[in-house]
Amino acid sequence: MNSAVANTQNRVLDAAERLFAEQGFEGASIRAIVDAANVNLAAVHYHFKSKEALLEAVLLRRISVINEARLKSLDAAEAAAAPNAPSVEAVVRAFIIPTVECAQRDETGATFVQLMSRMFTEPKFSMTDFLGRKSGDAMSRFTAALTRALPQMPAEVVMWRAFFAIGAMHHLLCSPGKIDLLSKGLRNTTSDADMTSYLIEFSVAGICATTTNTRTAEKAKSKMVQSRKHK
Amino acid sequence: MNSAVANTQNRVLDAAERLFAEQGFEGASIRAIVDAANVNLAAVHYHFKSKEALLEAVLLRRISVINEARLKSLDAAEAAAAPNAPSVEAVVRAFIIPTVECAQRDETGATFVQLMSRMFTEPKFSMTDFLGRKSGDAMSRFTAALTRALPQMPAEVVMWRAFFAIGAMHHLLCSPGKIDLLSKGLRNTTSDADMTSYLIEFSVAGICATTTNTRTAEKAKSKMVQSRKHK
DNA sequence: GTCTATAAGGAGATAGAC
DNA sequence: GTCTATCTCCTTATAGAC
Repeated sequence: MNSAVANTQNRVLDAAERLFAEQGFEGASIRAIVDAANVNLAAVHYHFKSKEALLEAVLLRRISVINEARLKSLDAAEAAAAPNAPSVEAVVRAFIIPTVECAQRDETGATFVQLMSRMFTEPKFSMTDFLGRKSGDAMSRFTAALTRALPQMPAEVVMWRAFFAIGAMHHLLCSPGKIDLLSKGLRNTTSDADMTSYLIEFSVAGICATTTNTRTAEKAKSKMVQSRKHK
Repeated sequence: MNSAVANTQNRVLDAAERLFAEQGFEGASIRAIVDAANVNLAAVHYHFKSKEALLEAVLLRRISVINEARLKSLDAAEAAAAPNAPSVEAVVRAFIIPTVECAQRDETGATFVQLMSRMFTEPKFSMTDFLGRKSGDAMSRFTAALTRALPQMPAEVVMWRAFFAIGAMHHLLCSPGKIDLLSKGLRNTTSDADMTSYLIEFSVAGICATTTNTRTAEKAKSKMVQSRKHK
């Protein structure tokens, strides 16, 4: 087999992953990437066609691994809870832990997750579209599981809360040292395991919050009335 | 007075605000900004010295307004609750609402908040450093208020939860349409007022979560023991 | 598959006329 | 304060030799 090809491609992917994460899509030039990868400038266009296609290749290489781990964990939670629905915490853990573990496993993993978080806000690239194309099915599994775990909660509220939890996760994983805004050095004194616990605690409590808001409560009430009618 | 000067400066600031938000710092060129502002290329360097200084000027123009509103609201909450500490919800509302209101007031406000959220993950610019320099005092007021509202909670846990809440807020405000990842069109069917309620509900519940985690509970316990010793 | 060479254009910054 | 002109450097992308 032509291992030289795979080597060149992987060296480019590794370098692009790091530089896109560190400097952003616009900030990292193809020239910087080929320098870091020790390959020729033209190799990128030969193997990946364009800079944006290279970015998608970088993302695709690892995102499928994370989604597989998420779904495997969700499958296990659903099997363990059967015939009932798994708890919100079980669903949240199944979603969050594979990402956080990837970020905490080694520097490469941290870099990749940082890149993912960054790309959510990156100009000229729609991470939403990308994930919809590549992870749409996994996302549907999780929103369905959350909705089942919270039968009295309006689906709209469930979606927004899941959305907020994802925001909290990406805020944590996107930029090391950002917590220093609140308290200098806090990140350095909190272990990875504690950070993960804090994130899960926060997310589960936020998702399960009792609806004190009038609008939310009204929607929950009308949903209960509807579900009673259907019985 | 030389209103022509102010006009040029403000036209540049307006155009830069929009283009930085839409295309990012790297993605928006000075040339595109001067075209949109209908001013000369050299005007930017004359008035703002460099591209990065222009970005800081754009951020500074509005961030002080938001922080003033935040602190005014926090002052009012503290006065109303005196001599007790204001509730977590009051503190969270004082922090979140001025930002969300800015984002929902008009398109300019939305653009600016989008820019702020974006800059948290922007390469080659440390929003953390910037806010530390420009909003450090306001941040300290809020972390102190939260710590007072949650006397049994370890300060470390309070900080992390506040951090997560900020992440949820920025995830919401940074990129219109991102929610569509979870449910197509959800953003379009949820009113701004409902989104704000959902965000505050989620954040307050997350911050106030009972500590089920072993480590967190241990830290809370040792803090309670310490506070008893001090009495 | 990999390389050199080059096309074709855009970037930030500045000097100096007006 | 505003303009033109320009310096210097970098960008993505591709054609064609090897």
